[in-house]
Amino acid sequence: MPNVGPNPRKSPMPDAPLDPASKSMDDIVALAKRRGFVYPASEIYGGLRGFWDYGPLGTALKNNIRDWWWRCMVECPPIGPDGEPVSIVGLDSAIIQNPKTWQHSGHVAGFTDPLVDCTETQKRYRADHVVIWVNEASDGPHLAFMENEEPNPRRVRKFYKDLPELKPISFMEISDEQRANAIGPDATKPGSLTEPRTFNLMLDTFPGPIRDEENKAYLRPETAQGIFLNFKNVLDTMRVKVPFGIAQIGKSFRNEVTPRNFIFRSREFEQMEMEFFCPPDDSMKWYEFWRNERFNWWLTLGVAKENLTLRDHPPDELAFYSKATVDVEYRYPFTSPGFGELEGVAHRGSYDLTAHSKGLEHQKTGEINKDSNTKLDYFDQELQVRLQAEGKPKDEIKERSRYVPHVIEPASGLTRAVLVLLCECFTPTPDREGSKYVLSFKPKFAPIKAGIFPLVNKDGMPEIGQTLYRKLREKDPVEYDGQQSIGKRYARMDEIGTPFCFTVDGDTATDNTVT
RNA sequence: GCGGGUGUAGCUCAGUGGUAGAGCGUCACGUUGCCAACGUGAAUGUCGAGGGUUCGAAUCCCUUCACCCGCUCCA
Repeated sequence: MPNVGPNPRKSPMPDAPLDPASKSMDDIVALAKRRGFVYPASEIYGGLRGFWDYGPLGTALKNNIRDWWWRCMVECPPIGPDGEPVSIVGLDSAIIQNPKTWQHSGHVAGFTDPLVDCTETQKRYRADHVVIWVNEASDGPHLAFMENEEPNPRRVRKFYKDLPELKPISFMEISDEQRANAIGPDATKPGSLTEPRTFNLMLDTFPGPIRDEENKAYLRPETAQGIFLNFKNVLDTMRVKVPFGIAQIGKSFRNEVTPRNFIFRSREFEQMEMEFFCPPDDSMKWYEFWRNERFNWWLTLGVAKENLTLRDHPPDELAFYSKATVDVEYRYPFTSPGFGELEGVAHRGSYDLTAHSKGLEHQKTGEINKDSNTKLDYFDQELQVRLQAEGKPKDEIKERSRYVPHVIEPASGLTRAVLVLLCECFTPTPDREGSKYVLSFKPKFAPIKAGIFPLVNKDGMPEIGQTLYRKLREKDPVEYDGQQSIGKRYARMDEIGTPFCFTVDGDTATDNTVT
């Protein structure tokens, strides 16, 4: 193999990381498309909102990030806070599961809201929170108020001379005629309220030949539930002991109201999620551990520290079952100087395993789960032995040794990670000769690891270059390019984030060096 | 879903009722001595889509789709 000689190339990279606000999202989207990273899905038919296709280089970038996450989580997880290697196993569950999964997880109830729009004020209300006070003595108008709100006499007098007898009816139950004469809570004219529309954040589908409600199933809105459903299977087959984790990477689907900001919020996206099961007493220790661990993981992608932040959820923002949640956030060009979500690390308590457990009370609805045949809990033999050694009473040992593990969930978006690297590595170089934009991936994540060029296509340079290329391609994705000028080839590689270029020059044949 | 804006070649755009254009990029051949060189040539368009007005529509009208900004929602 030739030696690498002195590099006359000027580094395109600035000394300090650029403020993301100085990068144009339009430029990034254009580069992503022009160079084969991300295309609009079904573009030749006009595209489809919220869906994107990953091109050859985008797929490579995505796979490289995915593989690194899998390596750091499943194949070679970190050393835990107790000094022991953390144990995490992998899983790949189905996208479509028994729909009861989503009833008990809370997604069917929590993700379905009937909404009503007011065409006069452009406001939107939860339809089941709007009450129409119907004047039964006449055809209207009927005034709408929010529930928990008494009809305000001053507002009523604007429409009636006297204060008439009014009867409250939920907006969900009024007739079309009454709705046509209803005045929205903040409106002045009747007829501005639309029909209530139910909006479910889950996309549905119908496995089997019959399309009816009974056969309705959902595309998973998160990969996490597939992990909870297989908790017992993994426990019974993999010789794992609490604490341990189950990790999964895969597609999820959400019928977002407004897909926005390139691939930041799309309706089909890819998640990298890990559910870490631990004894309830140790849960905060593990939460703190993963909180720091996950933040540091993003630094290993080459993201500048100043563009990342940890945002702890204030109590009023926490899900009711969560003891603590923190978001890893990135300073996207479209959020800068603020930050936008990248990964959530949530302490989910025993919520999910309890929700799917036979005969256990659902922490939200209080209903007993009669659909599940399995109790998702854990018998901690080590704890039993320890309590015995401490001489605890038998009843206490029995009670404490069997428990529903608590869960720490680091959940990040793989497709968001792609976006973060595209944004972070995108560097405008307007004053530079050559490429006007540069992508600066760490070699590990670069789709193409090296370019091999003959300086010119004569004097045996192409032949030496081809030999080198054939050697390198056995191990890594590399490209040979002898077209056009050398500057153009460098520029093309700068734009797709190729970290290394080897140029065979006039000296290679004699002194075995390349540039 | 609502309000505002934008859709013409891979990209950036010109084209206001009369033959579909430019620059860059891509490809081929020639040339080449280290940062998007040069020469010659070539390919590339449902003018976002559908309908209407008109002798004639990229251009005017209606509808629709996608994208961008704001609201709402969210990994």
